[in-house]
Formats: sequence, C-alpha cells, structure tokens
Amino acid sequence: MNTDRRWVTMADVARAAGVSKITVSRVLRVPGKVKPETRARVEAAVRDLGYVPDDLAGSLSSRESRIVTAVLSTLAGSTFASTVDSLSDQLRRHGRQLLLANTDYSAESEERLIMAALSRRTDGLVLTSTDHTAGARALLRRASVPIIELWGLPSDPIDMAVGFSNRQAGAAIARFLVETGHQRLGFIGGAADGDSRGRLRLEGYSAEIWALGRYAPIVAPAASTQQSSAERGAKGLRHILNQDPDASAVFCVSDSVALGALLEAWRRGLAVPRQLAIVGFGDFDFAGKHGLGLTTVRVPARRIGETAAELLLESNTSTAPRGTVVDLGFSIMRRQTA
Amino acid sequence: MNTDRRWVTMADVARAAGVSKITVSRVLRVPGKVKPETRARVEAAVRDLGYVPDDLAGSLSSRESRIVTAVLSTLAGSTFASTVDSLSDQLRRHGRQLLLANTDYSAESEERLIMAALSRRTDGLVLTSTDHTAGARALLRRASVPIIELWGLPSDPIDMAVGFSNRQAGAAIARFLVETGHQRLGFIGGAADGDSRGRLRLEGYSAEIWALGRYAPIVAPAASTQQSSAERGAKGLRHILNQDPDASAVFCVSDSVALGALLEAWRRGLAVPRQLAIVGFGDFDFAGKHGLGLTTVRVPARRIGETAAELLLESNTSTAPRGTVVDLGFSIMRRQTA
DNA sequence: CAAAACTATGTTACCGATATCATTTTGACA
DNA sequence: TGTCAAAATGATATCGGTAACATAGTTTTG
Repeated sequence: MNTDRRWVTMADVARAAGVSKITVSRVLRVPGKVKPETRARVEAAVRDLGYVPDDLAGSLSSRESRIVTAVLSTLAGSTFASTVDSLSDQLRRHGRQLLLANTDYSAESEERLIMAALSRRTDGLVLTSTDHTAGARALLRRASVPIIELWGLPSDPIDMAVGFSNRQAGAAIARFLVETGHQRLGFIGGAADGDSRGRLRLEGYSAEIWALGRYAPIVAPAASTQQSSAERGAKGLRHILNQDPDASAVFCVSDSVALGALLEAWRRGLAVPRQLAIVGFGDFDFAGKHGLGLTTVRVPARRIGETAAELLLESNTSTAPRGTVVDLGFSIMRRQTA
Repeated sequence: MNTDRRWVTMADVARAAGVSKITVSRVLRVPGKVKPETRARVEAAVRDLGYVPDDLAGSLSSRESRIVTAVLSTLAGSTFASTVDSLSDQLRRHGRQLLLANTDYSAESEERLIMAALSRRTDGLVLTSTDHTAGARALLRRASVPIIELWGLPSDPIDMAVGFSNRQAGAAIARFLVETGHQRLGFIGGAADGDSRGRLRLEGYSAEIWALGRYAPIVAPAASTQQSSAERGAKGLRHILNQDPDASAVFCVSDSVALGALLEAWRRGLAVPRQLAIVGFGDFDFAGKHGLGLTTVRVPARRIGETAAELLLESNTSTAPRGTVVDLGFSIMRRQTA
C-alpha cells in the first residue's frame, strides 16, 4: 500500500558484501566478532545501499524490543517534561529508546495505548496516571512487563511506583498556611475530571485544615477543560473571594493556575502576600526568582525519571523487585507570594 | 531475558477455539467475514487466554505499521502540545497511532530517533525541527515514507511541510511596532543553539526594521539552555535597557520569555505598554485575557496538526503529492502589552 | 437440477531479522 | 610440521503474524 520500492534487506547487504546474512547481523551488533576486513566490506555495503535495519523483524526474532513506552496524561504544561527528559536520557544511556503516547486524560484512550504498547512488545511501561480502567488493569497484570506508575504513590500499585504523596503535599501546604497565620483558606483545582492527583492534594489540604481546627476551605468549582489554566485560576479566585471576602490564602493545584490567580489578585489591587497569599504546585519554569517568585511545591521531577529508569533496567536483568514503591518526597519553596 | 512466561500466540487461540490461525486473524481484523458462531468461539478464546496480538509480527508480514512518529524538539512549553494533540486525534480517527520522541534540540539525537523510527517501519514522520544533519537528510530522502516538517516553511523541504513563515511573522511584528510609534526596538531570543525558528523571526524582524529606516534592534545575547525562559526574558530585558535606556519595545521569541520580560518591567516600575511595549510569540495558554493579556503572535497550532494528518493519510493512499508546502499563516493578537 | 457465484474456512509460503549449532580458518605451541 | 583450541563464518530453523490461493459447503439462477 505504502510504497512499491521495497526496503533494502540484510540479505541484499550480505550479497553485496559477499558474506552471509548472519555476518551482516554481527557487524551491526557485535562488530568485535568479525574480522576487520570483512567488517569493512560489510560496512561499506551498508553505506552504499543505505541499509536501514528492520527492527520489527529483529525484535520478533530476539524477543526484545529495547523500547520503553511512557503513557502521559498530558503534554501541555511543564508538568512531565523534565521527568520524561531524564527518563529518556537514562534509558538511552542503556541502549533503550523511550516512546511517548498521550491520553489527554482519557482512561479509555489510556487502555488503547497500553494495548498498543504491549502489542508492540514494549520492554517496559511508564504510566503517569494512577486511575486505570478495569480493562487496563487486567491487561497490565497479565503482562509480563515491568510497569512503573509515576507522580503518585498508589495504595494498590500494579507493579512499581515512583513519586511522592499528593495527599501529604496538600497537608503540608495547609500546615504551612495555617502556621503563617491564615485562618480562611481556599483551593483552586484543575479541569473537571481525570485529575486524581489534584483531588488527592485537595483531600490532604482539607483534612489537615480540619485537623487544625480551622474552617473548611472554600473550593472553587471544577471548570471545563476548554478553559486555560490561567482562566481557571482567575475565575477560581473570583469565586472564592465572592464566597468569602475575608479569605486570605489560596492553594492552587498547579503553578499555571496560580499564575492566573496571581494576575487576578493584582488586577484587583490586592497586595500579595499581605492581603492574599497564593501557593502553587510544581515549581514550573516561570515560578522561580526571575519569574513570578511564586511560593510553590517542588517535586523531584528529574529524580523521579532517573529512578524509574533504574527500576526498569534492574527488573529487565535481575529478578523483578515487584511491588517496589519509592517515595521521593517534595519540598515547599517559599518565595514571595506566601 | 525479559521473562520466561511466553506470550499467548494466535496459534494458542486457534487451538483453543478449534479453528485455524487465519480465522483468528480474520475475527480480529475483518469480523464480518467469519460466521457469528465461529466468531463467538474465537472471541471467547481470546478473552479467556488474555491474548494480546503481536503487532511486530503483524506489521512485518503486512508491511504496514499503522504508526506515525513525531519527532519533537522539546516537550517543555506549550509550544507543540496542541498541534500534537490534534494530529494524534486525527490519526486515531483513521486507525493510526501517533508515537512521540523528543530530541531536546539536539540534531544528533534527532538523527538517532529518525533512524529508530524508520527501523520500526513507521508509516510517516513528522518533524518539528527544520535543521537536520546531513545524515538525517540522507536517511530521509532515501526513505520511502511520507515526511512532514512542521512549524516552518523550509525553503528546501524534504518532502512536505505545514506551517507559517517565521520570517514574515518577525517582519509583521516589526511593522506593527513601528506603526504604533516605536523607534528603538529590542529582541530577546531563546536558548543558544538549535532554534532556527527564533533566528528566522529575528531575521525578519531586523530586515523589516531596516527597511523601515529605523535603528537596528538591540538583540539580547543568547543564553544557556540551563536558564528558564522567564530568566532569559528578565535578563534579556535588563541587557537591552542597559544598552539603550530609551528602547521602547521588545519582541520576545516566545510567550514564556515575554513573561519574564514583563515581570522584570513591572519590577522596574515601567508602565507597560506606555513606557515599554512587549510582544510575545505563540499565544500560549497564559497569554490570553484572563492571564497576562500579552500582545503576541497566534499560530494556527491545531490546524497545523490536522493538516499534517490529512497530508499523511493522503500520501499513504493516493500517489504522494510530494513537495507540497502549506502556509497556514499567523495573526497578531493585540492585547494590553503593546 | 447442474453450473455459477458466494461463504466460510484452511494450507502454504513468506515478511526480515536472530538463535543455535555446525563448519571452516587461523594461529599458537609442542 | 602436526594438533588442537579459538576465531571467523555459515546453514537452518524459528519468531508470530498476514497474503494469496485453495477447497469445501451453500445458495442463487437460468
């Protein structure tokens, strides 16, 4: 269908170099085992013919794809960028390639993608969501492939997990705000569904506020996916201040939402943090010193990626340390907004 | 190496259902051609055994992978998110899957990834960079696979391209700023290398300023990749104002850089846009009404993705319309910063 | 009711690599 | 110079599917 011109095959190269297929294969994978002159002939043939090996055939035969697939819930936002980056670096260093697929926060789409990855005999799966459909869970449990869930510590991990506790992070922020003197707190969340992490942060936040004997926080209503994060932040803040003009601090589910809230606060002439404290989540690119100066929660994004890579590689070689859950913690970056 | 438990194969399913392999294959791909009762038996067997087809074998045999690979120069930033999103949607609708790989702006890394994609017999390639190594170009030209370059209009496209003219966009901004009365302009770029798009924007900008008889713009020196975009924006603005305290407008290579510049301007107590006009690029999430209110250049990101998908699908079926270059233009979003 | 035209299913031969075991060459050393 | 281990190369089977053609039943049709 695609094209008439067939690919150059290993047999073509072998013929051109006057050797057998297997010798070509060796030149490509274990050049040390081939006599230099022969190797040179083969390499020349490879170059001349523009040979591109067929990894489908290779993987089929060797039963190893050397590919790890990461299923992301979103590409937008800086959220996963650096984790994916370090993961990919680390894997490359060990001869594996990282492929990405994005679900856009849809669980069915996740299931499809997982199926596709397994069908292509991926050597490992990295999931950034912790909500999976029953179908997906079944697939994954049956698959004899290492699986790592990122950015959360699922109570019931499928296989392994690396991340931090969103609930604890929420609680830590609550404590921080209460300790710095705030009485009436608010929370601005993300898009409506699929964001279980945001939900967990809110749970931890609310529970802690409750435990500290303060009023329950005012929660801005979940908004549609259509809106930008900044818009959700701005509207969320408006909602909260309408409900309780005395609210003195808001915790935003992400730094992008916090950006919107911060700008809205400025527009209203509120002094931040004196009249209104704002805390974000994620320590995105723009949150730092030269950017917003946003008080936020920093997550060890790169280390999460590295750790995930290590776990994958280990479980590919040695006996799988199934059930491992690594908590890398988080830290509150206190800057100028709270 | 990976695991001892072998995968369930189609032959296993066939045996369990009391049919031949090919019948199983038909149930999975063209169920209409199999008698309902037989089909039910096969489907039951598939479920019971937890059969996961091996697409490696399938693609090898059918010579079709049904996979399109997009090679992105970065995941960070909202830059490509919505383009990738719409591309992926559109492809899914036609039974193709989109795989992503990221180069982190490194050309060698791009070459490796392209090779890997071709090795896995991808049905199409989408590239977001327009600078390719000689090796990559050679590979691509030889490959009988449709290739689409995005987000730019290369003068020498490898195959097809969809995007807009970065040079024209730079020129348009220059005209806009000059027409609104600015005399002394600045430019703040991105990270040092690999960003040819930024370079083109600057070229168009400078050329137009020159053509309009104004002073050449002051260009902030390229910064390291280490720095965040916001930091580059802040430092860039500082540099420009040092060089020329009378500079009255800056064009930033991206909205994230503009964010940093805008915050720096506020910190310095400069009234924007009265004392200093700031223009970004990309119309990111946070640029809009509820966010920064940033004057910027909007790019038809989703349409680029859709168009790319269409071109790919067409060239898979009909005769390839090689050489097609689609210019989707851009528009200046005038908001409150210029 | 026989020939033609479907339907439903099966047989066999690949797709393009690697694994495994066999064979030939080379080189070291007695 | 003959012997034997190591190095270099090769022959063949196989990975798990699909394509292409073949073969029974079934139904249509003149």
